[in-house]
Amino acid sequence: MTMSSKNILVTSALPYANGPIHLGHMLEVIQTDTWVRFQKLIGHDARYVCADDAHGTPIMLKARSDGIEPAQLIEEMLSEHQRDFAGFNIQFDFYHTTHSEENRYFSETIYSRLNEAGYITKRVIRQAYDPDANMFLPDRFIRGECPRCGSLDQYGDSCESCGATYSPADLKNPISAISGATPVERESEHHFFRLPDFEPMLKAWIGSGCLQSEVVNKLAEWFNSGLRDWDISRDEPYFGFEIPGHPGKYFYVWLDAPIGYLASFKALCNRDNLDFDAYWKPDSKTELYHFVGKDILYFHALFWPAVLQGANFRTPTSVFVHGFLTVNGKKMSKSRGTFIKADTYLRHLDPDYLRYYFAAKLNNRVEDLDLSSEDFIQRVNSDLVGKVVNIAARCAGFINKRFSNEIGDQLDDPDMFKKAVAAGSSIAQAYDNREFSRAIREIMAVADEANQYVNNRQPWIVAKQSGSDSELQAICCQGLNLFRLLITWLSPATPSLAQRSSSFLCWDVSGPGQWSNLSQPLLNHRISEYQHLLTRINPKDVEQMIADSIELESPVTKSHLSEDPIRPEITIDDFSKIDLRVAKVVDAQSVEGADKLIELQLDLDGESRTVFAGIKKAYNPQTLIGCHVVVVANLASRKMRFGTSEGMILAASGIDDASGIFVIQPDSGAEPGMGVR
RNA sequence: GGCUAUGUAGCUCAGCUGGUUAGAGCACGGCACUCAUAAUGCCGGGGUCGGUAGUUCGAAUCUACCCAUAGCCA
Repeated sequence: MTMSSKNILVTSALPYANGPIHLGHMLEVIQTDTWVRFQKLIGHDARYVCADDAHGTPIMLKARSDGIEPAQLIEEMLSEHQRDFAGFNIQFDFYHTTHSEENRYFSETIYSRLNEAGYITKRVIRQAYDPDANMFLPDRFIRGECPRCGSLDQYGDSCESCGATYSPADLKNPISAISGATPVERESEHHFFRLPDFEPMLKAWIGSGCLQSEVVNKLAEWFNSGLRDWDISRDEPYFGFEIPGHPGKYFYVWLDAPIGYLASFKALCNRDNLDFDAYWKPDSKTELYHFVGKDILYFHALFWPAVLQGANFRTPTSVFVHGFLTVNGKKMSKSRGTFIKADTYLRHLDPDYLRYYFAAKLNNRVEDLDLSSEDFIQRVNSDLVGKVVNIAARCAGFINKRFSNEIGDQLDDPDMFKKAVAAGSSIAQAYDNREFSRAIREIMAVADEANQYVNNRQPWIVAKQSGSDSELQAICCQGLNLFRLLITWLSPATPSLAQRSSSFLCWDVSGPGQWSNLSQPLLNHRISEYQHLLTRINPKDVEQMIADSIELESPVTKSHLSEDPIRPEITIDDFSKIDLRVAKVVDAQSVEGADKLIELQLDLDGESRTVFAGIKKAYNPQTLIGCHVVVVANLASRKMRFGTSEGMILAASGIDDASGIFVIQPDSGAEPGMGVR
C-alpha cells in the first residue's frame, strides 16, 4: 500500500470513572488500538488519545456512598483503568481525565463561543426533585410503577418489562432511589444548546460519505422525528464544572465528556510539542476519528459535530460505531460469570488471545460480537499456535542447529514469496476499512500456504541427504521469511506475540512503516535460538476466569446464628407465660413523624387493640389490612411518643433489619382470638 | 408501540451491484507425514441460506408480510 503519510487523530469513548474496566470496554479499545497500530505500521502519523469520564451524578453518589470525596474516587479509578489498559498493551499516546484543567478550559471556551454565537438558550423547566436529598433527580434515579403495564420498581424513563418510554412524571408511586422520598416537581432554569440550528450542517456532514450505512439510517430517523434543543446544564449539587457566571449551574457530563478528546490531545501537545490548532482548526487537513459503541452514537453523531462546528472547531472525519459484546451468546451478566473484568481476564490469560479473537471477528458494521468460550479457545489455539507460530517452530530448529542461526543468502522459492507478499495489499485494505475479520482470514490463508509449502518441500528429508545443506537452509529461510510476513501483518492485533517474534527474528517486525519493507526478504541475517512464542490456551484457565467472575446476587456473608446466637435455655413453664393470640388487622396507618412505625388496629375476637409495629420499611400499611397476625396478648402496655401500644406483633428479621422484616402470619383458617402454642 | 439492524453447515463466520451443482475455519470420520507445543498436509460426510407469499428466464442475494434476537426513542 503506497500513500503519502497522513496525520490521524483517533479516540475511543471515555470509560466512566465509577466502575472497573470490563471486556465490553476492551472490545472498543482493542478495536481502536489495533487500527491505530496498523496506521503506524504502514507509516502514518497516528495519535491515539482517551481519558476517564469523571463527572456527573452517578460519580457524586458513588463517592458519597463509599464515604470519600469524588476527587479521590476518580483518581483511584483512573490509575486502575490505566493499569488494565496497559495490561492489554493498549498504546495510548495520552490518557487523561475530564476532571482536568485542560478540560475545564475547553468546556468554558466552547460554551462561551456557542453562547456568543447565539446557540445557547435558557428556559425554566419542571423536574423531579428529591426534598430529602435536596437535589434534582436524573431519570434513572427515580423508580416506580410503569404507567403502561404496572410493573414495579422501574426506572423513571423507561420500563424494562414492557419497553414503554415515558417521562418520570408519568410514573406511578415514584420514589427517589437516593433517599426513598417521594419526588416533588420543582422549577429550575436550564441552558440549552440549539441543536435544530445545525440541521443543514449535520446533513451536509453526514453526506460527506464517511459514515457507516447503519449510522446514516439511524440519523435519518432522528431527523425525521425532528431535532430538539439539548439540555446541557445541571443544578448543584453536581460533580463537574460550574458554568462561568451562573453559580449553582454545571455543565452536563455529556457536554464535557467528548470535550475530553480535545483536552487529552491538548495535554499530548503540551508534552510532545505538537501543533494543537493544526488538528482542530475548522479547515484542518488532519483526519479525526472517534470509535464509539452504538449506545452513544447519538452524542457523537448529532450533538458533537454540531457543538464543534458551533464553537469553530473542525468536525470529525468519521465516527466508527461498533456493536456490543455478548459472552456465550448472552448479555454480560454478573450472576452468570460473564461480566468479566479486564483485571480478572489478565489474571488468567494472555492479552493477545483476546486481542486476536476480537480481531478475527470484528468487521466495520454495527454488529454485536459474541465471545464464546469454546470458539475462543479453538480459534486461538489452531490459528495462532497451530498455524502461525508452528511455521517458525518447524523451521527454526534446523537454522539453530545446522547453520548456527544464520538464515542464509537465498530463498528457496522467490516466486512463492512474492505471491505471499502481494496478499499484503488486500490485507492492508481490510485493516484500513476496519474489516479485521477479513484481514485475519486472508492472513490465515497465507499461513495455510506456508504450511503447505513446508510439507511439500519436506526439509526433514532434505536434512538427511548429504550435500543438500544450502537447499535445506533456503527452505528454512523461506519458511522464516513467510513467518516474518505473517507476524508483521498480525502485529497490530497481537503486539506482545509480535514483540517476542521480533526478538526471535532479531528484527523489529512492528516498527513504524515496517509494512512497506516486506517485499525485501531477510537474507544474510542471524536470528536467535527459538523459544516457544505462544502457548495454547488451557480450557481450565477460561473456566477459572468465569468462575472468578461470578458474583452472587445477594452474597450471604454473615450467618444469622453467628450474629444473633441462641439464648439460654428456658422451661416450658417460662414459655407458657407468654400468651400468643391470632389477631386480624382491621386498620393500619403510617405514623406521621416516625420513620419505622405503623399503627395497627387489631381485632382479637371482639377485643380491640392498638399496636405500634416497627415494620414501615418493609410494609405498605394498606397491604396489611385484613391480614391475620400473631400478637403477644398479655404484654404490658407501653406508652410511646405517638400513643400507647397494647401488645406486640411477631415478625422475623436479621439482627439489623437490613435483610428484611417478615411479619409472621398463621396459615389460612386461623381465627382471631385463637391461642398460639 | 414506532424505528434501525441481525437471522447461511454442530460452532464462528464469508458470500460484491440477483446468474453455473451455496463457501471457509474449527469440530467430526478416513488416510499420509513426523521438522514442529499430537502441530501439519490430503480426502470426506454435513445446510429446503429464519418462515410465507411475490417480482424475475433465474433469488441466500430484490419486494411485502410474519417469527426470533439486539439496540435506539434525547
